[in-house]
Amino acid sequence: MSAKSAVAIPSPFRTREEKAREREEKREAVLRAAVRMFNARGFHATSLDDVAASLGISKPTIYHYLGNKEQVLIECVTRGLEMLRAAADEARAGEGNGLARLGYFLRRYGAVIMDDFGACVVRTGDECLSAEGAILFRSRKRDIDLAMRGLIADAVADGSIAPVDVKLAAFTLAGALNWSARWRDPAGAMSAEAIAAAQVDLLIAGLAPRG
Amino acid sequence: MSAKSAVAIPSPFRTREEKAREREEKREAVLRAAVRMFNARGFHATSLDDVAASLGISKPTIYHYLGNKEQVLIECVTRGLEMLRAAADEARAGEGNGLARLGYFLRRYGAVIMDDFGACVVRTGDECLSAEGAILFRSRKRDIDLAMRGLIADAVADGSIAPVDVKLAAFTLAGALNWSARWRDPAGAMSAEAIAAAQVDLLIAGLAPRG
DNA sequence: TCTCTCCTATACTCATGAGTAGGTTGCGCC
DNA sequence: GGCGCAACCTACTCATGAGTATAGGAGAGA
Repeated sequence: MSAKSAVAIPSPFRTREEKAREREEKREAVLRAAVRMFNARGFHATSLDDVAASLGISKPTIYHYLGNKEQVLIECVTRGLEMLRAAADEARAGEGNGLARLGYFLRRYGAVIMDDFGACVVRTGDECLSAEGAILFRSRKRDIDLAMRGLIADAVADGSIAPVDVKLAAFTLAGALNWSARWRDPAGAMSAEAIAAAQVDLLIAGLAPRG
Repeated sequence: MSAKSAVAIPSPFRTREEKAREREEKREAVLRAAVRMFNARGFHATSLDDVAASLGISKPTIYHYLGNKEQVLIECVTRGLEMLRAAADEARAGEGNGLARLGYFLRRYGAVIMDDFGACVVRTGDECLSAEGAILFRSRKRDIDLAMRGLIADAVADGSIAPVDVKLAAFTLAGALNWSARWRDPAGAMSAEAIAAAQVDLLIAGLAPRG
C-alpha cells in the first residue's frame, strides 16, 4: 500500500492511524487484564487499582480508555455474547440436519465459554450491573437462549434428536457447558475445543449403554 | 411428656430449653435471610445491614448470633454441602445397579442445588472466602466430586452405563444440574424434584433419538 | 518557540460497609 | 433487692475502593 510498508524501518514518528491502532491495543490490553481478574476473583472483589497495577499503569489511565468500572465489565461480556451470537448465526446458516447444526453450535458454544470473555458472561451475575445494564445483559443472554431453543426445536422437528422438552433441554445443555468455565484449567492438556467436543458427544449419546 | 404440654397455655416464662430453642430459631432465621440475599445479590453485594434490616433487627444482633460475615457464609455453604454429602452417602449405600444408584444421587443432587443452601454452594466462589475458608470449602466440594466420580465409575464397571470418561462426565453432569440454581424460578409450576428428575432422564438418555 | 492535544501520574474526595464500643433493658437467680 | 447475664440497640471507627481534580510531559503543528 504505502511506501512505509516496503522499507519497514520502524519510525518513532507515528501516523494518525498508528496512533489510533496503539490506542486500540491499549484499550484491548486493559480489557484482557480486567476480564482475567474478574474471572479469577470476581467483579466486586477486583479493584481497578489492582487491574491497573497488573499492567504497570495507574487507575486514571483505565478511566481514560474506558468510562468506568461497569463499562469495563459491559465491554467484556459484550465480547463474549458477540462470540456466542456469531456461533448461533453460523449454526443456523449451516448445512446438515437439525442434530448436525445443534451439535456444531454446542461445540462452538462450549469453546467460547472457556475463553476469557465467554467465561465472563457465565460468571457475571445481574447483581454486578446497574439496573439498565442488567436489563440489556439479560436481553442479550435471552437472545442466545432463544437461538439455542430454536436449534433444539428444529432438531426435534426433523426427528434427528428425541422429542425432548425444549426449554428444559436448553437449560440443561447450557449448564453442562457453562460449568466448564469454572473447572477448566487453561494449562491442562486438552484444548477448549476438545473438551467441548467430548462434552457434546456425551450429551448427545447420554449415559445409557449404547444399544 | 411434661405437664405443660397437656395444658397448652403459652406462658411468658421460658425454660432453659425453650430459650435455647428460641436462640436456635433466631440463628436459623438470620441464616435463611442471609442465604436468600447472598443468592439474589451475591455475597459481596450484600451488606449485613441489609440482611439485618430485612429481619427488622440491627447488625450487631447478627454478630451476636454469628461471628462475622464470612462465618455466615460458611454456615450457609456447609449446610448445602452436608445435604449433598448425605445424598452421596445414601446413594452409595443404596440398592440396585450402578446406574440406579447414580440416578438416585443425581436426582437428589439436583433437588438440593435448587434449595437455598444448595444454591449457595454453587453460587459461592472461592474469592468470597478467606484463604483458610477457601481451602476447607474446596476440599469439601472435592469430596462431593469424588463421590460422584465413584458412582459413575461403579456404573461403568458394572456395565449399567456406557464407558465414559469419568472426570469429564462428572463435571458435565454436575454443571447441568448446578446451573438450575441460576434459572429455576421457585414460584414456577414444577417442583425442584420434578425438574431434577426430568434433567436426569435427559442426561441418561441423551439427545439422540431412541433406537 | 509557543501552544494544543493526548496521555499519564499523584493525590485527593467521598460513600459504603465491616466490625466494635458501650449502653440499656429485662429476665432468672441468689 | 441486688447481681449477672443474654439480647439488643445507637453510634461510632476505620479500611477500602470508585471516581475526580489537577498537573506535567511529549509529540505535532503554526
